[in-house]
Amino acid sequence: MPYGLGNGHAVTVRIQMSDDNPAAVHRIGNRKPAATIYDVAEVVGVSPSTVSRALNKPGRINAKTEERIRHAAEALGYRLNPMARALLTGKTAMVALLVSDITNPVFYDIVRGAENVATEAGYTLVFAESHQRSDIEFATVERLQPSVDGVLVVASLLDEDQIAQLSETKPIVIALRPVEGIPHVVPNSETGLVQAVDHLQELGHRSIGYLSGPTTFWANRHRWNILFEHAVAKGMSIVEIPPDDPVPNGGATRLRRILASGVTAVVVYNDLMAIGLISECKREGVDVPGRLSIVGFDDVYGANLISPSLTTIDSSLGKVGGAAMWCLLAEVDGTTGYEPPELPTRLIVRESTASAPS
Amino acid sequence: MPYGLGNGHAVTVRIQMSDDNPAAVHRIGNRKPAATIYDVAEVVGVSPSTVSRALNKPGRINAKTEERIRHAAEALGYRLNPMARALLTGKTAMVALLVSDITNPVFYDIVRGAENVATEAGYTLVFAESHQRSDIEFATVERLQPSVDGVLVVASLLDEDQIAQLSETKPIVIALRPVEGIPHVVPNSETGLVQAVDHLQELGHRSIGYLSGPTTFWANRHRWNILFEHAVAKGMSIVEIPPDDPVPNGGATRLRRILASGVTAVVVYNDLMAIGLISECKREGVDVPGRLSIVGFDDVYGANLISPSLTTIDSSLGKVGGAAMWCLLAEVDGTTGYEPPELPTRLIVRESTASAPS
DNA sequence: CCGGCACTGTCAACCGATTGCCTCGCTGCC
DNA sequence: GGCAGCGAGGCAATCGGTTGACAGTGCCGG
Repeated sequence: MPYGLGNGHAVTVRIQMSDDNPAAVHRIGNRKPAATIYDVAEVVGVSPSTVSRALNKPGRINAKTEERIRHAAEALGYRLNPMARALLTGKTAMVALLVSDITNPVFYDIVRGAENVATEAGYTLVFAESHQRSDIEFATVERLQPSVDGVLVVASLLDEDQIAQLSETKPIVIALRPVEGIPHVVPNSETGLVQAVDHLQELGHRSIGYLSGPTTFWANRHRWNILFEHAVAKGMSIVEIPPDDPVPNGGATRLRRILASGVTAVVVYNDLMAIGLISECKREGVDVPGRLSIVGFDDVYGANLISPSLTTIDSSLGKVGGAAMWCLLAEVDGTTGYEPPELPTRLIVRESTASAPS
Repeated sequence: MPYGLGNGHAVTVRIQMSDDNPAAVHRIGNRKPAATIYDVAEVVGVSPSTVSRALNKPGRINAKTEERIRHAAEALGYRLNPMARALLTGKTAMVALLVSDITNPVFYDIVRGAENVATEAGYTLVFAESHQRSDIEFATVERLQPSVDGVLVVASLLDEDQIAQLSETKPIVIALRPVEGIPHVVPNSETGLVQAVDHLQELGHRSIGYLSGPTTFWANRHRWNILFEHAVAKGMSIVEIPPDDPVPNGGATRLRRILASGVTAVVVYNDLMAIGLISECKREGVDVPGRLSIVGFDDVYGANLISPSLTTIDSSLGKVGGAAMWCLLAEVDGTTGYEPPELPTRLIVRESTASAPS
């Protein structure tokens, strides 16, 4: 039906609004206002405070009265108004989750893990994206803070001072990056990277490369450092190939450099770049893993779909998200002593790694 | 650290609380309470209502006073408390987005499109998952409604009565499913499916299959109907292969039936199942597209990664999410006459389709 | 018979912002 | 000189729920 009928409805509404109840102005589009504890109180014949207590402090009110109140509330379809409660108590039962880039599959599992935990704990999740920009990230946290009890930021781009400043207002937890003095949840990259180096060495590789991610990312520097130290300790030669954007195309553009460097295997900052690199190899006729072995990082959705499927390091992102959310909720509740679990990473060997060419 | 230390802290807190400011009880963990308009008013020496007006009704207040108020607000780090405003105005500037399954990449683009629009319009996004269960979906919408101005449900599993009931409380918009009397945004599946049938016919296929999705899904029935009518009109034979779960494994388990049916090409309910089917074909040594051509639906992330890459139907999910959010915001604002754009689907030919075996 | 206590329920203040209505003072015009 | 008109700002009610203080009732033991 086109809008003729819609306008008809609008007229009807206006006629309804002409009654002498000024609250009717809120009732746009024939929607009825929600029932309040005052409505319930009136029906049952008690005071609003009694209704509040009956619903929230079991036992505080006579069992029979409580039962009558519950019935009436049910009948009226009463729902507590979280805003009203929040105004007085200062607790909104909402937490914010901020990721830098929704398009990055790395975050999917984290979001899922965090959402499950938040829901389980009775918290509502507010979701926002910072579009990889630290200024937007800061402004978004500031904007969201009054509405939520705490903020979980994944892979924050803020500097430590900014994080500390935000932390003065409401609890904040950082995932995927350690920050001094701020609760954070970070998987142990070392276990998986060590396995990767060992794996490559066993396959006969002597010279490996690291295709870098953005140099401003803590995770990138961290991975390089571990890789470097361990490769050197193992007597392998290692080079860092400077980064492009941490997306598939950013992997693809670096293929020529990688080949020119003479390495036989490359560990890539993340799976997205690794996937782009594999695609480019196929396009250019470079044999993977015959000519070049490739190891990714994160084991994102899609890593096992591509051909050859990607050998990568699983960083159990779902658990990271869940643990970070538990950590945040502990902060929010003032619970002391929540210790996030150790989250080791581990190598998942698939088809993109094989013996070094002789 | 166990609870001994925790109690020690509690004592400290209690000592702090012994000052004569009762508000100190709110200041848990040395976090300072947010500044209010009362604080600003006191600093400037005006009444709170003046502060409110200065900040929200430009021109209502003397320009110099307004300037002083803005300065003081800035200096105090004042942020408006959305709860307080919401309580009075009934507008929370938040909208809920409910998807049935975060793990399904179909929803990624939709979430992204919706998030961008919501942010652009100054709305905060509340995010929840219904875990593919209609009871959870209903309860979640009910739970969220008091906190938000409207709800966007993607691929709702509710029946029309339930949706209508929820719609009585707050605006609700459904994406990916048409519901009588409720605003909805659904791409036009027909354009893409017709192209797919034509494409397969041009390749010489005469007998095609449709690997079905869950029979309760509107989209599944809809796609079958279009496919059926068009294939018949084109003089092709077509069979429906009953569904398993709409996930990769649900595609894999149906390979034997598909082969047994004698079809040379199969259109699959969604990309996830198609991806599973391709994987299974590789595992079983079935040549794709030599023996069997496969067409997916949605063009999700990953469809172009798998080998052979998947011929599929792009349903521009990002635009669906964006349009649905605009639609919802129009409802929320009471703006009449928002007309969601026509969203045609279109075939994307990749490697998984080829000439029919002779 | 009375003090004390447990049990139920009410009162009223409060959270922070918004807004209709009012007041005060000044200007300008008849 | 008187009064309308206007600009600037204050007062107080309001949104819905929570909570400390308190009142009324009934019951108990001493």
